[in-house]
Amino acid sequence: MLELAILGLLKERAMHGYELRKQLAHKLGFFWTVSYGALYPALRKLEKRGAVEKFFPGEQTTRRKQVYRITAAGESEFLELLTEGAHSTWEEEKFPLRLAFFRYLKPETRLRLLERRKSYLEDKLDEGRRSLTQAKRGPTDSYTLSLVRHGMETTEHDISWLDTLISAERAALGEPAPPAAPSSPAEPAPDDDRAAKLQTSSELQSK
Amino acid sequence: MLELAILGLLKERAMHGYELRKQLAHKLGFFWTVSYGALYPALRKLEKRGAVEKFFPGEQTTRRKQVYRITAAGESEFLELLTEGAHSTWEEEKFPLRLAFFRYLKPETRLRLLERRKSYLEDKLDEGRRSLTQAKRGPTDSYTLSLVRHGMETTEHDISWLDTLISAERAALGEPAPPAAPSSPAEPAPDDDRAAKLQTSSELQSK
DNA sequence: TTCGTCATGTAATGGGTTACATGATTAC
DNA sequence: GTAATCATGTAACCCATTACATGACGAA
Repeated sequence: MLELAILGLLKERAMHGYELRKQLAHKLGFFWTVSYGALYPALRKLEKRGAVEKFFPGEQTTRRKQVYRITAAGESEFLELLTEGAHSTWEEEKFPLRLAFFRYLKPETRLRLLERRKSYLEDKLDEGRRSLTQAKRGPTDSYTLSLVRHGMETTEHDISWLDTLISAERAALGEPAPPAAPSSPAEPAPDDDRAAKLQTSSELQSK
Repeated sequence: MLELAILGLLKERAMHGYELRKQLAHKLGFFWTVSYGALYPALRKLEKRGAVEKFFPGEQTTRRKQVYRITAAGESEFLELLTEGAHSTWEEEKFPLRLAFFRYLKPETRLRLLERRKSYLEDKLDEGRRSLTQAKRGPTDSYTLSLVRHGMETTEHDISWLDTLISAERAALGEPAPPAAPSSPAEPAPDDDRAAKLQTSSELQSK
């Protein structure tokens, strides 16, 4: 998580730790911020591993401004962190961070990740449905119920957002592939923006 | 977080670890699940602290079914975990878990927590606005932009959900206090059965 | 010269997960 | 008698936070 963020930011330009944190704070601060207590150790761990290196090895008598830049090894590690990764808790938690670096990926890879994410969210929705139907037996707590319902609404909103991202990627690939209209694949209609499925409960499901 | 969940579940009835996890999984599994590697150590930590105790100290030659129940000290610790707690990351992260135990709180306390949460989310929205206005300078990454926008929509949705919860609590307190309609505040409606806490005893709160 | 912010770092702690090990019970 | 699931536990690790310490630098 942290390492992905560091590598991604250093990919744009070399920076020192303090600056990294500020960049992170006002680019992705809405989702996430790191403390220095995690940042500096992570930087040196990456350095020892050869993923980043000091930019100015010149002598700072005091320890000011350790500027780091990403190495070739770091670049490939970055791509791994961005695309691989078992599912587990963190891997799905860090999806927003991944998306923030999507511009570094090929459209096909983006599509794959978006659909993996969507299927994860659909599983989560199923979990919610089970929770609700099973709540009908037994004494029902209204707060828990409201909680689950709201969580499911949020998840549905997430899914429809993913759908717009997915169809945007499909369009960029030249394949509109709308689910209900197997018309001629050529000719993307000129006035057809917002073309794809927008809101909740899309019918089709791969898997 | 885990301790709050354990105490809250044991408040309903005595259980052993395995059962605790299953309860958690299908009541709040939509949000959260624990691994046994965290659960069992937490249980014994709570036992050493005196917050829970074995229900059947009878001799199990093997180690089967360590049934625990909550103690008086555990009850008061539960209320602390539920209501106190600095803001920080976890404290705001565990809001759903708190809400799941709202029925154990007085309406005034619920209101206080809901409004604390709302103000936190509003701060987060501000953070998002800053992020957006400041993204207008500099090269704008469309993915990051979409990310922040969607995050803000979600947060707004959360806030309006909180608003319904808040006004439900206000109604239960006899104070409708709508911001635009200062109608007569008296008269708690006699057929108002929902929005009242359901079952599960003990509403009192010390401290 | 003092205060704010830049800048780097460490130690202790928190709050979990993964993987593994062990064995008892139940269902077939 | 064997497989699934019940049931408890440990060891190693992961990824971060909080609190603290240190000191340089610029501006008022």
